[in-house]
Amino acid sequence: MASRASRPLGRPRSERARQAILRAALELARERGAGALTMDAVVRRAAVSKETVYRWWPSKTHVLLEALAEFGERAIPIPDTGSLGGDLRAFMRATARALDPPTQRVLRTLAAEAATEKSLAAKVRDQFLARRRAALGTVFQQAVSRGELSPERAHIDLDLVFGSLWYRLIFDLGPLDRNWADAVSGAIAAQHAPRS
Amino acid sequence: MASRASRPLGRPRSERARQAILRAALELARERGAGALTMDAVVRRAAVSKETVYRWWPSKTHVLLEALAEFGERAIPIPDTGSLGGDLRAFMRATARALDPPTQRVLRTLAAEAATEKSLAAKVRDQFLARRRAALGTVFQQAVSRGELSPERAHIDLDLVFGSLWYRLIFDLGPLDRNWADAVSGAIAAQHAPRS
Amino acid sequence: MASRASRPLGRPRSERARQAILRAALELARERGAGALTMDAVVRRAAVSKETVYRWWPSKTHVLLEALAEFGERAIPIPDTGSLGGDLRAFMRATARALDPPTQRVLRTLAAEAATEKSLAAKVRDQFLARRRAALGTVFQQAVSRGELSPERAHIDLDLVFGSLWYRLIFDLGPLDRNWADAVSGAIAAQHAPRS
Amino acid sequence: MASRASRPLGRPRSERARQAILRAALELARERGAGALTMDAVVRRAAVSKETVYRWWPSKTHVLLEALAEFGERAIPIPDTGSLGGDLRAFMRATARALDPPTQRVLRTLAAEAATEKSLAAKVRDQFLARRRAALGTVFQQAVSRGELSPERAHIDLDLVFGSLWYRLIFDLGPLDRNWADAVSGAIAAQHAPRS
DNA sequence: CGGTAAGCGAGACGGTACGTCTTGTCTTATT
DNA sequence: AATAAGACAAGACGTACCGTCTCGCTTACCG
Repeated sequence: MASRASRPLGRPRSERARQAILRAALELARERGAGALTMDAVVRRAAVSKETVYRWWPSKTHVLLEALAEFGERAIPIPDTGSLGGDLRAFMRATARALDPPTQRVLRTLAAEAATEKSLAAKVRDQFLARRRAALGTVFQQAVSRGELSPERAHIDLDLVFGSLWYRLIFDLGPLDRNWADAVSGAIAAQHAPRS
Repeated sequence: MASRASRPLGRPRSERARQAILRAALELARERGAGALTMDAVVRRAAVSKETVYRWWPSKTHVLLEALAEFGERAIPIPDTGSLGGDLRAFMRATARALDPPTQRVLRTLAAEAATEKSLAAKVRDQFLARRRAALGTVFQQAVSRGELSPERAHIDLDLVFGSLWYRLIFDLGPLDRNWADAVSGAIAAQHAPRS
Repeated sequence: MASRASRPLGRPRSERARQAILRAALELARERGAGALTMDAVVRRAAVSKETVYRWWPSKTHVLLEALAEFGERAIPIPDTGSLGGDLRAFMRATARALDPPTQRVLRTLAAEAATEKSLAAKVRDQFLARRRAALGTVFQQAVSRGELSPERAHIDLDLVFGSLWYRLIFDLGPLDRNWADAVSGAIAAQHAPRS
Repeated sequence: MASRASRPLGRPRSERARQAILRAALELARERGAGALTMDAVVRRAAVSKETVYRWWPSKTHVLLEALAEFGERAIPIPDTGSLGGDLRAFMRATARALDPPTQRVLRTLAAEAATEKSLAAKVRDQFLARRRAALGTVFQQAVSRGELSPERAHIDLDLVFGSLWYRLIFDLGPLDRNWADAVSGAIAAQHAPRS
């Protein structure tokens, strides 16, 4: 009989190389932004061969996405203050706090990739945006349960909230700070304010 | 008497070359998107020397922006239906109609450039986004005049509306069609619906 | 035990590319002369990437010199007729025979490079001229052994002989044919003719 | 009747521009050598328009040759010491004295041009080399008159003498100093030494 | 004195080569 | 089988010169 759990033949994949690559990609994106995230730079910093990168990831976008899943996931806690307005403001303030300049550079890098090619857009959407949307979706779901919000509105509101974030980020339209967080949550919550 | 209009010395700039370059850049962006808009490709298609392009524009982004100002200006008419909801829906539907696939490719190209470098973001913001924001701003201004909308809300609503557009566009989150137009305008207008 | 011969790491240099580059450079110089020997032309004809050329040779002069060492080495046989006059005439006639138009174009190309930059002059001197000087030097050495020639004269005579060759070649002063070969060898040998 | 000397119509050629161009070309060749003598550089330094240069000279070689005729002509005096050996040594020493580094750079520039294109070689030959050859030719002629030298030898000796000069110069084979001058004149004179 | 004609500066233009950079593939020996 | 090392083809980058061109202005003469 064969080996117990069908362990693959040959040299096993190097965990050290994998981590070095992910770390290098994330660092480069954080430190210097979209223009500096090149495969050559990743390979250089990770002290790894190009072949190894291309064997496991088809493009730098894939590397960066996995790096974010590995290291970057500072999950935003889902608040429960009892009202949509309160939950939303708490969520947005937490989001704004997370958006320090290195993080902004990473997000801009992702956006540049996504804008360049639809297939990369799909990857970013499914492997990165989805998580953020799910978190905010939960907040909206709580509001639906409380009867504050109709289900059909929740979906478009996701676009409005995250859209304003990316729009300001990509085109450098203004700070993504506490004021911005409050303004956006105020505007969204106003749609659903109880009529007197 | 002074000289008439101080015509600059030397051979005058070739209008033919200028147009060929702008047209080539816009065509390439429309046909094949961000990845195919290279200086070499522009030069090839415009049958122009590289020197001539770099003499007048520092980067392809600048070329594309001028091309849009030259050819792409399909101004969206500013509607006046008497209510914010009506105006907004009309504006968004017209916007959706304008967003055919070639136009979407151009916008994604702009977004890719803007996301890569802040200085390009500034250019895109000031020379392209500004006009669109001004148009929608006028719609909101009319609503302010009618007492339907507070001035401070108008500004954040601009971000929400355009943000949702670019967000869906860049990350390929769904069609930018009439349904989308109605959903967004409905959501925004709901914030300002008269309380009973 | 140590490694066998310390074979360098990585993909080995492509012999095919190397030969194609050298061949292309030599052909271009032979066919069309100094003006046509450009890196772009070499790259085009060799169907090779620019990177590959610049990885191994810092300039076209270096390429051409290696090409000559690889393919162009039609060594001129060192004659031994028993007298300086006879040896010299034989050597010069063989040299004249070798100087067909393509070869002349190659030599003019080398001269153009050498005249442009001292560092290139040094390369040409050490990697190309040296061999020719050594050959004629041997002829003179034989004469010294026979007592026909003083050692100190041999050195300056090298300059006189090759100088007249390059001088005529570069400035297109006349054919480098059998007559020329006989005239030069006659003049040089006359210096050393036994006094009656 | 027509005008007296058939003065051409239109604005007369600017002597100031002509001199500025010639001076700029010569200076650049003297200061920085072959690589730096570009039409653009000449035009820049002469504060003159390209058109003006190309109107009067078809190439930089032509400019440089005329510049040498205008400014550079330090004629080497033709000595008459009573013997070929003496005359030749005097001539060569004067030549060596004239070959300071800037002058060497100019000559290398001429050689680079001549080696690149036969038509330029012809120009250099007829408009520059000819004068030098004529001067040395006169020295040899004197020797022929004195019966020291056969006429048919004079021609090939010209090549040997000047050839050694250019050969050493182009390929940077050694100094062109008094020692060299004496060695060459000694070797040439030895051919014609009276047999005992 | 006004007209005619060439020279001139300024500088834009199409073209081509330069040398560098990045991408994604490949070919080795080693582990 | 995975790795490191690194060569390779492809092709874009931005710069530099080349030689040509198109202007408006200047400087002569000529009638």
